[in-house]
Amino acid sequence: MSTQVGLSGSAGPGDAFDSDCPSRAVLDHVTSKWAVLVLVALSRGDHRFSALRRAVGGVSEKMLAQTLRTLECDGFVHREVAPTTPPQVSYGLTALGHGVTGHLTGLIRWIEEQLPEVSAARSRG
Amino acid sequence: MSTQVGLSGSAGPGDAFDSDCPSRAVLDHVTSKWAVLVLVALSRGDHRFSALRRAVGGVSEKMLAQTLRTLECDGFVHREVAPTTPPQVSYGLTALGHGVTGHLTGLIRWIEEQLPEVSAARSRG
DNA sequence: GTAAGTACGTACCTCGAAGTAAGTAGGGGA
DNA sequence: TCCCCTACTTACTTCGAGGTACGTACTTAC
Repeated sequence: MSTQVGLSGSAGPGDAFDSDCPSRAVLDHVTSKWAVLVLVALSRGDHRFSALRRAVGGVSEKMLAQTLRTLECDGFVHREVAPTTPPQVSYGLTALGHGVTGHLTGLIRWIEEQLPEVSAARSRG
Repeated sequence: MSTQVGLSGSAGPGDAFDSDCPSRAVLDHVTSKWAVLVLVALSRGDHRFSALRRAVGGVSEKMLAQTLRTLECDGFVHREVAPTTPPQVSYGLTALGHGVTGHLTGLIRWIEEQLPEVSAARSRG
């Protein structure tokens, strides 16, 4: 008997430890190389495409567009187009987006603060 | 004049938005596909190699060993070998490991709970 | 006239992340 | 006797994430 009741399907919360659970895909999207930084950047306020690209150091236009599309599809980011010439597109977080990003900002801040400890551990190990 | 003072080098906390900052590497390690699940699994207590492999659904032996080595190198995981035959190796979190994992468990729990919302958004988008 | 910016889409290519499979060395069970 | 279990390592292979580069349609600036 397992101590865990595995309800597969749409009922109940997901189980990220189950390789078939759709939460795995969401986890992969959210923790992907650029998504973390994009989400945290957007938590500081709405950004235009180019502003976002400047904020997230090292991201290519292709990957930024791709990351934004994925996050928009998952409902974390909303896209707003102003009908000017040229069209000005601005990105921001949805309510769902603010939810995940809360955890991510905490994570990033922790890493930035504990970086000396990690570097020390790495040079030891 | 930029509004941001960029102190590169070892002084002060890192800046994950700078592509040259070493915190990027740590972020990539911690948010990698398997590291998230391994860390959260270990937060529930020490695990042997095979137990860990069973806990984290879908991970191969190679990737588990590789992930554990990276996390051990960064000082998040400690490895303990019991001098029995065959040697029993057990893995657990260090103090540093408990620090990051706090944020990760929050993230995973949030995703598992909000999965219906995300799925709904995805089918809409 | 030319260059640069805005907001992407698309094509091409590379390199490494990750999967598969097998080897290792000792011990215990069928 | 032979296979399985533990805890990995190594070799081979694949596939896709991600980089580079260019196109687009329009505007502003020099």
